Amino acid sequence: MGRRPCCDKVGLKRGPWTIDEDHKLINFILSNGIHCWRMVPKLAGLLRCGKSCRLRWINYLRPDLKRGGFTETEEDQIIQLHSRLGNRWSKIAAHFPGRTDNEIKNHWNTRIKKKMKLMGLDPLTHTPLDQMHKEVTDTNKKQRDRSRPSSEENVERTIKSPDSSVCSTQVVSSVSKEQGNKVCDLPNKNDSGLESWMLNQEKNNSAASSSSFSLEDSSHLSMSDTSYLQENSLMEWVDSISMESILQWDDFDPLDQDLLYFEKR
DNA sequence: AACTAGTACAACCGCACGCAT
DNA sequence: TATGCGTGCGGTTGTACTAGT
Repeated sequence: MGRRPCCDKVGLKRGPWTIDEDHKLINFILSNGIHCWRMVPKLAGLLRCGKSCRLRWINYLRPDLKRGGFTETEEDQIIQLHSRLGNRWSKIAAHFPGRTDNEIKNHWNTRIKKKMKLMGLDPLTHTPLDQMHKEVTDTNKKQRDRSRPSSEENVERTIKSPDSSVCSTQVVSSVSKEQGNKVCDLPNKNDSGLESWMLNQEKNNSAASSSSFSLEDSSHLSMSDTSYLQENSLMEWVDSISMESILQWDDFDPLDQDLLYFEKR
């Protein structure tokens, strides 16, 4: 039996997120937490599917994210973990507080793979490439290999634990998550910590090479212009927040599947 | 300056999983 | 047990950016 798609894509926005959308999503989650991703866009007034909101939050907006490049030590750790876990990026990411599976996966595909090849190692099996070549040319072994599970398949069989390390759905209640020497505090919705946190996020984000701007927002501006503009618009936005204007989960009747943010208002 | 190729990473897609009914 | 739903995960794609020519 076919499944209903996760969201009705008709009329939903796709592609890069705008600052305004980020504002809405952060604002909503910091105020209400997350109980049901599917309803988040509706309640937050976003024309996105819940899946897209979840991804945006987890990979980019989460307050405990650690931005910036990977250190040598981190890369070595990733390589070690990959040799044990295979492409289980979420499991690998669980060892790096503040890093996302997507970030690690991207880094692996763009940098570490090449690094390993340069080191003469096969990124898939972590064995020396010349040894790999011997194995391939050895027809007898080739036949044995066919009936033997790969290292990743082995992992598939041996590692089957429930993943409890993924992003908590009770965001508001989470506090001060320490990541190495850096502490990210999720601000209380009623104090000015939100402002400092947002600014901190912006500083962190500016260390990363790309921004969250959509082309229509910033195509006419230089990077320094956009950073300045983004920071200031964020401050203005934070100043203008009226908590009373935010729809709460309590206002949402889960039985009313057709509820729309704007309809309710 | 213009073009091209390579790189980095945000975002999307489809499937799997766990849970509730 | 079968089914539906929400979410998580991993693979892949799209595109902005950068370096080289």
